[in-house]
Amino acid sequence: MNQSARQALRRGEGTAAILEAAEALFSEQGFDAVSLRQVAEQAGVSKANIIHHFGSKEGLYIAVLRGAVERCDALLESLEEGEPLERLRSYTRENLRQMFDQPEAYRLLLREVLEHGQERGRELATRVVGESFARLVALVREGQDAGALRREIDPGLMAIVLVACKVFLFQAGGVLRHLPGAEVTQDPDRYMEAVMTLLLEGAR
Amino acid sequence: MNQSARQALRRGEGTAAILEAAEALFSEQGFDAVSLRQVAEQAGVSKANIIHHFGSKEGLYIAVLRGAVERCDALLESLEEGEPLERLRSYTRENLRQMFDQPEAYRLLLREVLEHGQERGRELATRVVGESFARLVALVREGQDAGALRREIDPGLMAIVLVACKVFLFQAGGVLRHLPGAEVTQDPDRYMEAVMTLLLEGAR
DNA sequence: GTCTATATCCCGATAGAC
DNA sequence: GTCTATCGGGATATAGAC
Repeated sequence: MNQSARQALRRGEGTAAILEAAEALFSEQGFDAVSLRQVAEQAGVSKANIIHHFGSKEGLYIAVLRGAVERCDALLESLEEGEPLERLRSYTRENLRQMFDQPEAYRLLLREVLEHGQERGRELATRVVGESFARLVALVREGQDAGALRREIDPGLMAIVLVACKVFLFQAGGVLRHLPGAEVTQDPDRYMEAVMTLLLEGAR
Repeated sequence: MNQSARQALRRGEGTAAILEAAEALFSEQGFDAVSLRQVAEQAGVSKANIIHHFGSKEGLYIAVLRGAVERCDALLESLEEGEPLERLRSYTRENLRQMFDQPEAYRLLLREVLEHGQERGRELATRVVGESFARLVALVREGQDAGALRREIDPGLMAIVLVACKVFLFQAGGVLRHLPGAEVTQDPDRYMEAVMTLLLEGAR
């Protein structure tokens, strides 16, 4: 049982302790690899208690997923003022920081995309990632309207490349940092800054 | 039991049928979620037979992983002649096609990076992905030497962004195709072409 | 809301015949 | 090289007391 689970238990919030333990375990190992016994142990409750609160293992997973989505959405609310290009920069930078601040929640969402992206692609697109993606595309469009970005570029593609670079560092950073020539990846801020510069200025 | 597993069995190649079934299952569901019973069923052999050939479930997984790495490496050998920029373009395009041609093998490798990228990062970097990454960086350097790419850009970063965009489409394509504004992602060739153009010309 | 005890099932691995 | 039968353990889920 970890510290904050212990605190939650002391306050009588059994479900909170369970949710926290489950999020950590599911995000690290995936749904199938985690047993209720593990969750119960880490949360400091019994297996039966989990079933009592969430009905089944899948019910617990859905509750955990819902929580992670809400938390990630809430984090993305705040958007600084300023020039479009600078807002795009800060939004992307902040977003990457949030991923590293809340790795469990983001890993869980990414796992969901990887695992069920084919069958539940439409559902995930509309309910989970659609809003924040639309916001990013709108930011790029604002940059075009303000004359800071070329009209010819596809705002959707620009947004995708930005997200791809963020996600890739988050997922593969542990491997990238050991590749000769990939030293930029060792500092997320510097990495994202370099990506933005490359995208804006171009390689040619 | 699928068709090619049936064919392999008919030829007396039990191990081949097992490896093929195991690669499909491991790449779809991950190591822990797959049972020997599933593998045995899909390969048309008994559980005991698998243990007899590979010693344990982990032994089977390692054999599958080794096969996937070898196959992916072999596919990347051939490199067309021509101008550096065109070679970079065709290399990236071909690589993406290969991912979609052999999704099981690539999904398996990506899973390995995501799951064990933290602990085994150095090992994966040197033994699995190091060589092909170095080749990509070298291609970018050649472009710089030929004067087709600016000296200021970091070849490693350029390579990472290219890989990130490839991997992201491969992983999240099922979700991306349903996002308004992300229509480019519906054709891998067109997508990769658009990414290259954006990277070369820049957005500003 | 939390527990213990238990039912039922499936897991990986072994033993040994053919 | 392949099989059947089985062991020991851990999985999810249920029943019912406190």
